[in-house]
Amino acid sequence: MKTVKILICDDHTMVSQALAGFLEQQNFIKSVYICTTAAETIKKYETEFYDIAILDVNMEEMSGIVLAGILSTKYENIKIIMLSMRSDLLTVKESIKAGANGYLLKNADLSEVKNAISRVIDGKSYFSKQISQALLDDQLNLNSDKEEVFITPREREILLLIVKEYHTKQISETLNISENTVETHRKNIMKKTNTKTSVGLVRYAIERSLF
Amino acid sequence: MKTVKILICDDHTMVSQALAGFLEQQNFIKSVYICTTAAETIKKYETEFYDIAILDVNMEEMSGIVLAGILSTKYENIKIIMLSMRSDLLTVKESIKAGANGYLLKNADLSEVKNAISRVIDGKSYFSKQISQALLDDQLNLNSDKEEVFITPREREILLLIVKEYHTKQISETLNISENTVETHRKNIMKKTNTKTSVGLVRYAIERSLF
DNA sequence: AAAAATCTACCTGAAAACCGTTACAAAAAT
DNA sequence: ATTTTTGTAACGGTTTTCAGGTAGATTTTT
Repeated sequence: MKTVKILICDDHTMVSQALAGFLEQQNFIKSVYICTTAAETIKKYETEFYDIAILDVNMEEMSGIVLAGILSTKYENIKIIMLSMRSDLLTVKESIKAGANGYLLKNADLSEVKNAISRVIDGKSYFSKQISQALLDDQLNLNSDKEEVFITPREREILLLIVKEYHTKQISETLNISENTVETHRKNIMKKTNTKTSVGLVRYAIERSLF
Repeated sequence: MKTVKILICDDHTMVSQALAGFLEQQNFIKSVYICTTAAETIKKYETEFYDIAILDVNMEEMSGIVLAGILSTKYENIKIIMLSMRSDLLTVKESIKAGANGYLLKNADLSEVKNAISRVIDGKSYFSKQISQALLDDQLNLNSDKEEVFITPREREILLLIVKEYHTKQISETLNISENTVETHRKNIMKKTNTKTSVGLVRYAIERSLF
């Protein structure tokens, strides 16, 4: 009963090829097609329909979430499973809004892909354990008072100069403000980002690709 | 002629499992063992030797490059292939310094893994096309002033703790050495890496995927 | 066995970062 | 129009880092 047709879109060819190899061994899967870009995926769907699209969230040219939005509005019967390295809730929520039926973490077990496919084919949804737990906590408002941290524009300027190895004095000269002001900003940023040293600030900035 | 034993270390279980599935189909590969952390890998090697270690560069708890350094100094006959999403030269060079015999990009074709394994088993090296080209360009470039910097094992330990926001005192306690010694190491690292602040050290480490 | 590299440790002094707090003007949001 | 946020600035004091040495013990390499 090889009935299901699957398309995988991930710019990490190596990963999608290996994944395809695994899926092709499953007896309920008819075929697996591999794309490396969103554009390629969109084009492919215009000539051929695939029951399930497995989309990587983090792709170079276009986010998998945007792609999911495009596909889900265009093809009613499509089922979409997102694939991601990170488990931040915001991304998950956006994926759901974009029409995703499932969300898998790359650090989950390979068998989850199989399970997810079975589930979404049956019209259900599938989320990696970590994700479903987080979604639940969020709905029950157990989501610890994690107020969103917003760095102000000026603070960001100063943060970027700190990351550039500028000292307080150099920053004050660059921005034509007092050294005291720079220190105040630094302290405020540290409070907001919950860091205690400049090293922490650098990590914060880099992890969020603020520079 | 199933002779080669392979170990894969990647915190993306899904990827390593799929990759393992592919490799197990190859007739020259005897077995494939999967690890999800650097610690697990180090422990496994203490009880069993694997001819080839395929290591992901960007892992949560410890950089694959640091792991490569540990393994290559401990096991003379080991061959190491790095796996990475990014192709920046600094990271590649750092991998080579750490003892890697190959460097594969995740957006390369799956067959490259097979080729890379054959090559490193024969005592040769293998780099994805994009990488080898960049390395070549770099070598032809008149980058005479850029002598390669070699951080010692101890210095690397200290560097990683600095990046973890540890203060001198905490580092000295962690490693059971004097604060003075830690400062000496820090100064030496700064001289070698041509940086003037801890922030610079963090950038140095991050740019080379050392953490 | 000798030479080189690495790891260890100490010293002094200067510079920079960190901590807690207050305060006011300008700009934005309600 | 008024409350809130943002940007500015200051004070005093503590801790940590940075700079430039010297130097002996232990590994590793040659």
